[in-house]
Amino acid sequence: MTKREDGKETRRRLLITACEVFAEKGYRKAKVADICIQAGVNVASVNYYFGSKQTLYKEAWQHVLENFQEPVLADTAGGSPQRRLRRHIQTLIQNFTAGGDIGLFSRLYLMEMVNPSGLMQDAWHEIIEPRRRELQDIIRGIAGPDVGELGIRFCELSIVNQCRMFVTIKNSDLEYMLDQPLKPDLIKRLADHIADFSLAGIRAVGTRRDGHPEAPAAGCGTSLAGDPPDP
Amino acid sequence: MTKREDGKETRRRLLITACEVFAEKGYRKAKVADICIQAGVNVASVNYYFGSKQTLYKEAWQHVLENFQEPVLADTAGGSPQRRLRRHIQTLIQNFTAGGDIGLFSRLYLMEMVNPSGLMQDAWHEIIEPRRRELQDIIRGIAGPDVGELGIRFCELSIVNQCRMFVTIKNSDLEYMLDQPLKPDLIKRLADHIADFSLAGIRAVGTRRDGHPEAPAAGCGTSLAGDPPDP
DNA sequence: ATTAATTTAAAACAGTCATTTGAATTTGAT
DNA sequence: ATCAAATTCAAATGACTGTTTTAAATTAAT
Repeated sequence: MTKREDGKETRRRLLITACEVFAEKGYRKAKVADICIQAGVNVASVNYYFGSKQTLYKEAWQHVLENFQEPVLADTAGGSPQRRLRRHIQTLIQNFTAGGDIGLFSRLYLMEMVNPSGLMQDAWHEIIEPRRRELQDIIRGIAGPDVGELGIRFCELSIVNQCRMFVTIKNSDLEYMLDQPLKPDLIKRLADHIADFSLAGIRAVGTRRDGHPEAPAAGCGTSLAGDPPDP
Repeated sequence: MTKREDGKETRRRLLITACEVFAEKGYRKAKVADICIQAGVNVASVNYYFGSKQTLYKEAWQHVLENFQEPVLADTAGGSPQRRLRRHIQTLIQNFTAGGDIGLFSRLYLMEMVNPSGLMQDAWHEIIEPRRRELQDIIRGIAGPDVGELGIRFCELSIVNQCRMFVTIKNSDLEYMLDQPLKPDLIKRLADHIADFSLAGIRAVGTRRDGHPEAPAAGCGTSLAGDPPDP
């Protein structure tokens, strides 16, 4: 009979705020209370409108995917592979280190990467694959045709993990290791270094004949990664 | 008057087991109950003998430092910088990936690195500094005299963060990215790759004139690192 | 004014763990 | 054998941290 519409507005505010808070803190650390307070609504609203924190998170992702997926792969398309590599690395690092101006999607993506909620596994691959492919193409362009698929992936790992230091190392530790404050200028120089370092690395992989003189035995793989996904 | 000695044995078992469990799970995830069960003693024993979980952890570290600090820097001393670099990387990765046979110290060290308890800050620097210096020396040997201190540290970061992928990326994700199971052989090849890649990277840094043609603006630094230390 | 949709504050609930307690047991000395 | 101190034990106690319910109060549309 009676159809009030004012609830929609609350729901909307909640969803939007959830995007922001989840993007800022990640699924695990974002508290329902945080979101509600920041949205200016009652704690009970989450369950009233979404049933649970989990579904709120999923809906937040969906909302961001539909409305905010800015072109992060962006303008990396033109120019020589070398230039593209440099730009790609810069973009990566920028996403990893940028302050408040970074897009919702990038941060949500990043937080999910750092410690996964385990709720996005379906969509996850579709999201990262285009990015991976682009970097792989760039690497292939530099390494040349003689490098096998595995070599490309090795290089991909080398590069991505250099960039990920901004995510996996605490800022204070990074400053300790570099013995100076992590100002934007320093980040820029580090990005440049990574580009140079990686360019040379890729080229070396491209020119190498296979087979190495020394290769002692290695241990067996054991998982040591971070926190388990939420239940 | 009465001096029972059987308590000493319990305390000893507790301490030893604590070393193992802390080494396996890290401070946060290791539960007092875990340790006690594994040691075959009552839960109350921890507080009876050590007062708290915190002091047990500190004593465990101390015990390991005194008795188990195997020479992890090991035999990296001899040979050309190139060979030393390769061996250093192999050792690092071996420590990061090895299974049950890895030393207590290495794993404890590793766990503290991955998510710090915040209880070891004093001893921490003294522990890692020798390792850092060794790698830096190797890098300097390869890069040559023209590379400044910052360049050396950049290279250090590049290398360490490539090796740290085994710690910062879940094993399953690594396998997904490489599209094959993470067998010891694959780890060995990846270690070789990292050595080659890095060697070329360092050399490139050594030969480069400073100044880069393209360098767009970068974002400002923002902490995105993992869990905060325990209270 | 009625009714269903919202909002609210407070409580309940669910987990996880470290730590305490107080009684029971063992030990070693007398 | 006996006594007291040292040790063990199972169970309880808290102390958190957060999500989800609840039931009553409020509001908007008819």
